[in-house]
Amino acid sequence: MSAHPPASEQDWLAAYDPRAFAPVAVTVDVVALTLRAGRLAVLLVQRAEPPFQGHWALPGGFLRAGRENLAHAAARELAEETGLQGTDATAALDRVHLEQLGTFGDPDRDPRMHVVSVAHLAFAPDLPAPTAGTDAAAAAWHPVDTLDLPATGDDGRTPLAFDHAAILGHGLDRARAKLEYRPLATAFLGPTFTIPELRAVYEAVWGEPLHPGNFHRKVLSVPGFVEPTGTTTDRGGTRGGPRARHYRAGPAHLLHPPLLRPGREQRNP
Amino acid sequence: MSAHPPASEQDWLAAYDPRAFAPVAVTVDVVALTLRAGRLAVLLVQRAEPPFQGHWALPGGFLRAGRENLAHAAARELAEETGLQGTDATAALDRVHLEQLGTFGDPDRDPRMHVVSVAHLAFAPDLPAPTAGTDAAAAAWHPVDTLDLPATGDDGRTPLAFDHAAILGHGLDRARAKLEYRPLATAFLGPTFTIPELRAVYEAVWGEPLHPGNFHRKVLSVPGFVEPTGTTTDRGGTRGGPRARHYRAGPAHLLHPPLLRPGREQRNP
DNA sequence: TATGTTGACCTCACAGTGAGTACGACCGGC
DNA sequence: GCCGGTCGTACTCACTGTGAGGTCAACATA
Repeated sequence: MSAHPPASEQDWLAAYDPRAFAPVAVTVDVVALTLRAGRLAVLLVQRAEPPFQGHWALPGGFLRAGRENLAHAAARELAEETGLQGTDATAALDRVHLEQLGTFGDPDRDPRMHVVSVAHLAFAPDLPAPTAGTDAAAAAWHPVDTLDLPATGDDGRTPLAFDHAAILGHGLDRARAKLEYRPLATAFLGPTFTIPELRAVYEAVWGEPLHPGNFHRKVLSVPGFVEPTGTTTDRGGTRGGPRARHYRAGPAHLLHPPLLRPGREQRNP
Repeated sequence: MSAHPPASEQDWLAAYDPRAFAPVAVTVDVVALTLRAGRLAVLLVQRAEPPFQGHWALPGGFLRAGRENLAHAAARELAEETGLQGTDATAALDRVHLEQLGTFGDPDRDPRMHVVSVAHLAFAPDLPAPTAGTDAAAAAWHPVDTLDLPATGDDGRTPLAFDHAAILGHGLDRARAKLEYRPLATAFLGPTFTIPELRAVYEAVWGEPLHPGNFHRKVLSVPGFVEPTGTTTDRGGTRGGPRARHYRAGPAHLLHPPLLRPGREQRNP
């Protein structure tokens, strides 16, 4: 068969079994975000093999053809590369929110061949430190503010492998936007939490302080966002203050009205 | 090589050239929306070959491995299956907004093999009637309100091929939501338009009438959405009324404040 | 006990909205 | 040429949600 059939032969291509001519691989990558010590962090693995040996990369791997769908592949890769595969770890992973982020398929994004990567976005509560998988030299949570995106690599640090810096940038944008109208911030917290803890999630993801009083009012005014448990914290904050009430996530899937980020009206690109 | 390597061998898989073991195909499908006679319509092609022979399907085809990225493949498929490949047609296609919608990769969504489809969404001005490609029996714009999604096929009509009904549903949801905060409605219109024409786009996509006065006020209050050309229509509407002013699309990429759909606050799933 | 911090709640001014009204240009029909 | 109806544009009004700030009492630390 011809290596470069002319443009008019797309019907010819479609009539044949693509496994005979289409050297395309499909991988799944995961932008897994969590809160570590009050800072937004992303899970990265250090590549043990070429290409990009020694570089940090998003966890991911090849889709198992014919045996799993994309969401399952993403969940499997996340479990494998965090080392969270025990019974209690499975319970922790059940609390993870996982959604598709986008698909990246430039022909030269992988030097080996044409690899189409379906990126996913995961919001996780504070997971234990990851253990490196067999094809990785290390795995760790990295605070995103020290990655200094999108200029990663310009100041001497090793840049992320492949186009993973761009994928991570998309994931952060999506996470910041999605917190406005979906109750996903609770996915970063335990089963119960306080309003100030919820506010800390928003401040960490958005990277700016929020007005405590207004945030409190808005969260409680959204129907189904949080519901009180009736209990409070055992003691006040480390620097004083009254005890905070406990809440749990409510049944809402959509925040109405949304919690909008401050100061996003004056810039129009 | 083993047809079913055990779960612990993912590193083994990653170390090998996937073209030797991964029977996965990547296709690109397009949900192309336009306005025909004031109604929202989607481009469908009738399949000439099995599987789903005779069924209507979204236009799409295989990604040309190593020679194009996903956006290029989507634009190529759209051009091919609309028969718009001439010079003036290229100009018409330049006005089309194209974006990635999502990727669908269930192992059994195609009976032949595991096919991962990267769906795209296109907003087009009133394009000419399409001509069927070589692998299609027919191609036509179908008003979406007669498709009766997602129950397509229940009332005797032939259902869409593969999981294309679900993909189309996602596309319509995305289009309706995106019109709120992106100036994409102008992509359905010509280079200049009137405010009532723009309102007709929103009413057709959202499927409900809008308050003319409030819509007018809101469109003009969004900086960079539209800018006046200084001219007006040659005459009033067919049933009377004054001449409407002409506008063209402004430089804004984001609508601030957004144009929100009415009546979306009382239902929380 | 003294002092500073903080969660919960409140007030006030203002921007944006839905609903309705007003006006006059314009159409078709008589 | 007149007339009734249509419709683009503009305005008013009441209401909602917001940002900014204040108040108070519970609480920690010294």
